[in-house]
Amino acid sequence: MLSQTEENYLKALFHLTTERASKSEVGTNELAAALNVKPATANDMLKKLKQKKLINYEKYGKISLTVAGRKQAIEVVRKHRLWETFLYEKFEFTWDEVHEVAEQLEHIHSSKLIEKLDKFLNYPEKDPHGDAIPNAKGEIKIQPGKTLLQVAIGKTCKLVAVRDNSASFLQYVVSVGLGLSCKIRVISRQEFDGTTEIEVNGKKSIVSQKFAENIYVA
Amino acid sequence: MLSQTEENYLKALFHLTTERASKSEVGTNELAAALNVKPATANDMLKKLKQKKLINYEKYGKISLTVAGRKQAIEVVRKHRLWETFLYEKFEFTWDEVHEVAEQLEHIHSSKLIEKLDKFLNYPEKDPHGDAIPNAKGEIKIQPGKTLLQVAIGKTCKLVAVRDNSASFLQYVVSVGLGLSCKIRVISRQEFDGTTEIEVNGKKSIVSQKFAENIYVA
DNA sequence: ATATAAAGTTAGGTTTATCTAACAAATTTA
DNA sequence: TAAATTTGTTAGATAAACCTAACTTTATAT
Ligand SMILES: [Mn+2]
Ligand SMILES: [Mn+2]
Ligand SMILES: [Mn+2]
Ligand SMILES: [Mn+2]
Repeated sequence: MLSQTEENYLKALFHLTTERASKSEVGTNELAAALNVKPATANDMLKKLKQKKLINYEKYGKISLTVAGRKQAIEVVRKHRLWETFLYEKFEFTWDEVHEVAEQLEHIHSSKLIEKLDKFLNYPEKDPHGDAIPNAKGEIKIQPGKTLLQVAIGKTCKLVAVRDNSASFLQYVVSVGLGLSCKIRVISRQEFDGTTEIEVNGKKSIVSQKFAENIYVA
Repeated sequence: MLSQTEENYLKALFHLTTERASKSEVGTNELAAALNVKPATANDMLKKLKQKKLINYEKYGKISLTVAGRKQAIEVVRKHRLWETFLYEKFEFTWDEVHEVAEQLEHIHSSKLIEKLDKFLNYPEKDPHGDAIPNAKGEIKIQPGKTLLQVAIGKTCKLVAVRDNSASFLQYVVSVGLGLSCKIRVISRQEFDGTTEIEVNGKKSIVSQKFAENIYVA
C-alpha cells in the first residue's frame, strides 16, 4: 500500500501531466514546486516511484506516469473530489472550505467506504469546483479547457469550473459575484497585461490575467 | 497539532487508565503491548508526551494522563465512535467492519467536520458496540462495568456493549446469536476455568471466560 | 536478606521524508 | 561555440517512529 506522501506525488504528477495538459511530461523542479518541497527531496521520491514502476523516469529526463501510476493517481483524485462533494452537499461546507479537509480524507484506505460514499452522493460527475469526478472504473468525462482569458471581448460565457482550489482564490471569486454556472460577460481586456473587465449579474469588476486563467468557462 | 502516533498513545492511555478502569495508572510494558510496539519505543514517546505536558510520568514510575492529555484523548475517542456510528448507520457497514476504518478517520483534523458529523447523526450517545460517545464538551455518560462473567447462574441479562472491537471477536459474538440489546440467560459455569453455558433466543452455546469478560451486560 | 524475575531504560540502528550545499548536465544566450 | 543560466543530482544531516541488545531498577520469592 502506498504512503500518503507517495499518493500526493502521484496526484501532483497527474495534475501536471494530464489535467493541466499543456504537456504530458514534467521536470523535477516543477514537481517539487507543486508539492512545496525542494528538488532534492522530489528526486529521492522519483527514484522510489520509478523502482515501484509507477512512473517513467530516467536520470536528467522528464517524468510521466505509467499505467499503474496513473490508476493510483486517479483513485486519489476520485476520493478527493467525492469527499469534497460530500462535505459541500451533506455537511454545509462552503466551496472554499472543502479542499483542505479533502486533502486529509483522500488518504483513507477503504474501498467499501468509497463505493458507499459514491452511492450516497448518487454517483456525482462533478465536485463543488466543477472538476470531473472519475468513476469507479477510473474513467473521466474529460472537460473543456477554455479559460476566461480566452473569451473574446463582448462575448458572454458560463463559469464551469475553477482551476485553483485555494480558499483565498475561491473567496475572491465569490467577492466578484461569481460561482459555478454564473454567466460572465467580457467587457474589455488590456493588451498589455491581460487585465480583464467583466460583468456578472450587472456587477462590473476588473480582474487580473492570473485570475482569468483560473476560471474555466464554456 | 499532535501526530497520529501521539494521538494513538493518548487514546491507549485513556483506555487503559480510565475506561477499563481497574487502575488509574499504567506501566510502560502494558502500554507498549496495547499499541503493539516494543517497550523501548513506548519509552521514547513517554518522554515526548511528558515534555508536552500531556502525561504525568517519572523515570521508573507509573503513567497517567494530565488534564490536557485526557482532553485530547477524549477528542480522539469521540471522533472514533462518531465515525463508527456514521459508517454503521449511513453506509451499511457491519459492526465488525467499522473499527478498522474509524482507526483512520479518527485522525482527520477538522472541528467543523466533527460538529457536522455529530449533528448529522443526531447527537448519538452510543456507538455500534454500545460504547459511550463523549459529547462536544468531552463529557461521557459513564457506563456500568458488569461483564457476563459476573452474572449469576440462572439469571438473565442484556448485552449493552462489547469490550473488544476486533472483527474476529465481533463475528464470534454474532455466531452465537448475540448482538446489542440481546437477552442472555446464564445456564451454568465451570468453577475451574470460567467456561460458561448461555442461552440466546433459545439457542444454547458454550463460551470461554475470555469471551464472557468481553461482554458487558446490564 | 538475598537471589531471581519482571519491568523499565539506554545505546545504537533503520526507514521515511525532509533539508542545505555542492556539483553535474542540459539548455539558452551572446 | 563558448559562457551563463537553468535544471537536476549527489552527499551528508536531521527528525519521527520504530527496532534489538544490553543494562538498571524495582518487585517477588525463597
Ligand atoms: Mn480540491
Ligand atoms: Mn493529499
Ligand atoms: Mn472501535
Ligand atoms: Mn488510531
